[in-house]
Amino acid sequence: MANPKYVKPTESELEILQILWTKGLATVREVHEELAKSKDVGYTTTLKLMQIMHEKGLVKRDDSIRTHIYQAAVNKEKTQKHLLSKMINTLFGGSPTQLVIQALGNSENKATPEELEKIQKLLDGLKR
Amino acid sequence: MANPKYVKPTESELEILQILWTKGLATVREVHEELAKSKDVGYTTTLKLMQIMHEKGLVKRDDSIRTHIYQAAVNKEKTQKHLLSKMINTLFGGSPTQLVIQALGNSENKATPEELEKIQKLLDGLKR
DNA sequence: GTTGTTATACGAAATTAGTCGTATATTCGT
DNA sequence: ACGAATATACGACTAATTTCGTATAACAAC
Repeated sequence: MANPKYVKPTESELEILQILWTKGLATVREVHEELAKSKDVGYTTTLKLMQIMHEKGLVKRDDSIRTHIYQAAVNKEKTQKHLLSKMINTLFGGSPTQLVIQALGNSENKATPEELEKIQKLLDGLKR
Repeated sequence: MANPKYVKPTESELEILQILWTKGLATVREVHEELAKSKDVGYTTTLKLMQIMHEKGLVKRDDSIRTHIYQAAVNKEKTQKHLLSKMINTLFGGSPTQLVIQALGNSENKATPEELEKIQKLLDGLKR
């Protein structure tokens, strides 16, 4: 492809990407074990998913050896930004502020004081 | 249902919910006109979608008159919180702060100075 | 080298989302 | 009262996603 257009990962694909972003390199088995902790799913399902992701260009792999070794082919921050942007538009009327307010007011995932400090610094920078 | 479990709206359903949250009450035609501004879609498609949403309990309607009148049956803030929570977990490793940083650093949807002010106040409140 | 284990490949079923055509009912203007 | 416009109902098609069974190849160990 001359123009490598953006591919939107599905829910399941995101779960796998998360694991790969953390591990860096991983075999299908490793990803599957990790996935199986939170989800009841068969090994071949994970395999198939990762094969499809490879076709889509979401992951790279070294298949020169029998047990293929995978890694993410898409950038974590870029992917986050893309999906966030979409959510801001479709769920928060285009206002990132509204989203931020909801996120910080989230009682389940609390932000630590250190993190709040970090955000404040970021805000100071943005105000100029 | 005795236990009204949470239904996750699809992409298209969210677009419709957004319109209903803004308008309060609306007919299928009104929603469709609004939808058609940003999307090329047939009237019956919108209708069908809204009928399905009714089955799922995402919207309520007054069908005592010929031209049914719809309204959202799910709370906007709760829905936002749900999806945000999910995103924080599946995409930001459970850290709302990471999400906030990405959201504020978003170049497409810029926050206005007034909004930044608002967030700072919120942060001050949270620090205690 | 035979047998058990662990890989990948691949086909295909099951599900869900989104699309719209067509049928039919109601209303409105003349 | 009749034709045009507008409403809902509903079936059906397509595409994408997720699932897994089965085949087959490679490897390990005895």
